[in-house]
Amino acid sequence: MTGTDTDVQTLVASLERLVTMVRRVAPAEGMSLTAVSTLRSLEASGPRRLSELATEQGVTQPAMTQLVTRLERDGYARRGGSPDDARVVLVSITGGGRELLRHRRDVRARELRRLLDRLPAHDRAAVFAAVPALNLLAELGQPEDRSHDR
Amino acid sequence: MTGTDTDVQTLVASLERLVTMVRRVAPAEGMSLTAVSTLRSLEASGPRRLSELATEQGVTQPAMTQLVTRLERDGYARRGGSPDDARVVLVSITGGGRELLRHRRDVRARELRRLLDRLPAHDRAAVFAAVPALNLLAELGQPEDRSHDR
DNA sequence: TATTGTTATACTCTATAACTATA
DNA sequence: TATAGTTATAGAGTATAACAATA
Repeated sequence: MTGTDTDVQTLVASLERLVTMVRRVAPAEGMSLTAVSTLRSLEASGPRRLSELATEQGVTQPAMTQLVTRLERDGYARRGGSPDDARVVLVSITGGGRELLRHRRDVRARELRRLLDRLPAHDRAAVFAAVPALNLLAELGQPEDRSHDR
Repeated sequence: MTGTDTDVQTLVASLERLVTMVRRVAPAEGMSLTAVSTLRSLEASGPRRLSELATEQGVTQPAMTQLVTRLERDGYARRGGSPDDARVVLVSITGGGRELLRHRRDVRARELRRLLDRLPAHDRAAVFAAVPALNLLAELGQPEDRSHDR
């Protein structure tokens, strides 16, 4: 089964509604998707260059400058210099930032569990069984390896 | 299998990454998630009250007033009055709005197919097989029936 | 009085263009 | 000259508070 055009269209429709669901379950609480995604990236990979974060998140350098300024002001991240190159800014997550992510995940898990509990056991099992496929899908979003483009 | 806490946490993590993936695959192109979601709602359900749209999208009435103003200005929606109640504004999608949604779906389907084609056939099949479970999950996002709360 | 929607105002978030400092 | 980042400016998108019109 390679997936017909109709399959892909159905998948697109499902994903659209799924994103809407996640938005409802996980209220923004004053943080943009980009802000949270940037923190998650910093948590997972350690200090990063500001320009690197901008590229990764698909925003411009000025947008990332301002986002980091807000994250710093709110105590979720901090700027540091690079010993190698005085032009570079290395951004790191703070304890407060880690705490924020932990709290968000707790809230999401609690809300999601509440919703899942309303499903018949059979359907709930089907959802959990689909997690590996969800991860495959999510992997697709990783930036492609373009090392040989250059 | 009812789903352990770990299962739920894994699902939350998967969904977070999935949302990031969808954001990458489907660039905003100058429209907010709320704007597109509102148009989709209008396409699916016909003319709606402005206040109803605000509640559904989880934004305030002033925010929806301004969003509808922008949608109207760009030719994607129009305002109409209600014959029953002169206070009410009924918002409808236009041909241009429908065309916009159609185009977005085409682009998404094309991009997604391109990404899916990079997966081994077995994994691709697993993704398509998970669609019913995705739909179950998405259903969870529907506002709960609170008719007997009042 | 309550409901529906708008206006006023302020802040976040984003982009493009112009700039500074370092390589 | 090129690169890393910031500043300046403008518009989208959001909220709260105050308002107007209708029920």
